[in-house]
Amino acid sequence: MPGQKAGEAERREQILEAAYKVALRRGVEGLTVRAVAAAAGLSHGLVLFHFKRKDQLVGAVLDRVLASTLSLRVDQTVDRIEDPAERLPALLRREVDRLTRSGREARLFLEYWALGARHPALRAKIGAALERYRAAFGRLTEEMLRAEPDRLAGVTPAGLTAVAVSFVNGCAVQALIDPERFDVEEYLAAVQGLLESSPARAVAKTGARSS
Amino acid sequence: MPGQKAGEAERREQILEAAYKVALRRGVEGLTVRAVAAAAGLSHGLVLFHFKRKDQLVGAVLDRVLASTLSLRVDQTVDRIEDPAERLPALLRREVDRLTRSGREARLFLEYWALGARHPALRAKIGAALERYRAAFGRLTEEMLRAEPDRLAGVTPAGLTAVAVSFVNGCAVQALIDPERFDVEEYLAAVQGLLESSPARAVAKTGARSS
DNA sequence: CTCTCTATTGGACAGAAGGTCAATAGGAGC
DNA sequence: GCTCCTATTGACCTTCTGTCCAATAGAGAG
Repeated sequence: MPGQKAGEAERREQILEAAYKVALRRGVEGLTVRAVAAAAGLSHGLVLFHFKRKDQLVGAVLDRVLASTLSLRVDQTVDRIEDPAERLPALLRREVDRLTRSGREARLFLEYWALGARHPALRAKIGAALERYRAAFGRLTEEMLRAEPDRLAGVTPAGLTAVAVSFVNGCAVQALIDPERFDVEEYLAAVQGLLESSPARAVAKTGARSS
Repeated sequence: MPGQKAGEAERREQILEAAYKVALRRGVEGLTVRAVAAAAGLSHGLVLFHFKRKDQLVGAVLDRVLASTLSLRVDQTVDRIEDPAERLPALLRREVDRLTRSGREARLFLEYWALGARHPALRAKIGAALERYRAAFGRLTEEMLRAEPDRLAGVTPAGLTAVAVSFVNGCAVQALIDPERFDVEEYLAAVQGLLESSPARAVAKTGARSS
């Protein structure tokens, strides 16, 4: 009764794709071997033939989740901004937009994060991705602090980076739990205000704009 | 074969207490009717006699979790600080300390938050608690913005409140996933720096201290 | 065409889960 | 002491899970 055969790589990819879809729709809780098999149009036995244990499947799906939610690619439109103190808020806005727009991915990401708190294997993956994410942010925060050493005295690049991650993270998480009461624009305005709070800066900026 | 009887209220309390302990140790996933019954030294049938469905038990435990993690009581030591711009960072520090110290509670809280993204009943509870939490913060942020209307122009109280919640939330969440790489003190310093970033403020503060 | 290898299937199994329910005993009221 | 109510128990059911595995068919090598 076996069906059509396929190469190792393609089958794995097919199963993973199905698993990712299932996880998006039904959550990690609904990510069962049988559900994945059904979504892929395969038998559940085959899923366990390619992924020896369920953990491996869950872990592989996490890789996808991290790639789509916790990977930072600094866009050209952001990178072209010359003022370091404006570049960071711009990037934050981009990230917040991205995450709040893709609610299902963010929701799944949060589920995995919670799961990671209990499962070391998952935690390690998330931790590694988080470090890469911070590193990508770190470039911008360092430049920003170097550009104005006197303002934000005592603030380290690592500290500011962690706060920036909190901005993104915290926004996505709050927007997830009560989408109607949470105003993203208001939130972003507050973030921007904090990052550019020096009166001198604000004046210079509005002056440049009005000219 | 029935055992000792007890009043409705006491039994419920006993079961809830056991359920909370189980959830802290084994997570929401491990919060099963039978595990709770075992922890309470009762039969699983009795647990379902007092909580008709498992959802009700899970919901009741959530109330405890929210009370212990997402409730803000502004301490006297914080409330006595006269400068509004110093009060907020002080409160943030307090909250961050509290959450990072009680890791198990924070972990459980995060699990529930993720669960809330899929279950409307839980989401409603978290949303309500979050609103109360924000309201308690809101008092301080309003005073802070009113004290210095020129600085942080365009920042609304609600926006700043949401950001403050992100500070706390984001810190706890990051500390949860990689406790060794995340430096809480560095993080708090960055937050404080952002909130007091005006050079005039910094000078005034150190001046006042040295005098 | 035949042989061999293995990807594939589907059945079987054990365990754990939530939920139901008849039987029973603890305890209050009389 | 008797009665009645109900809190309590434990057996039972169904469903769903991960995991194992014997049987089978697809496909490439010879």
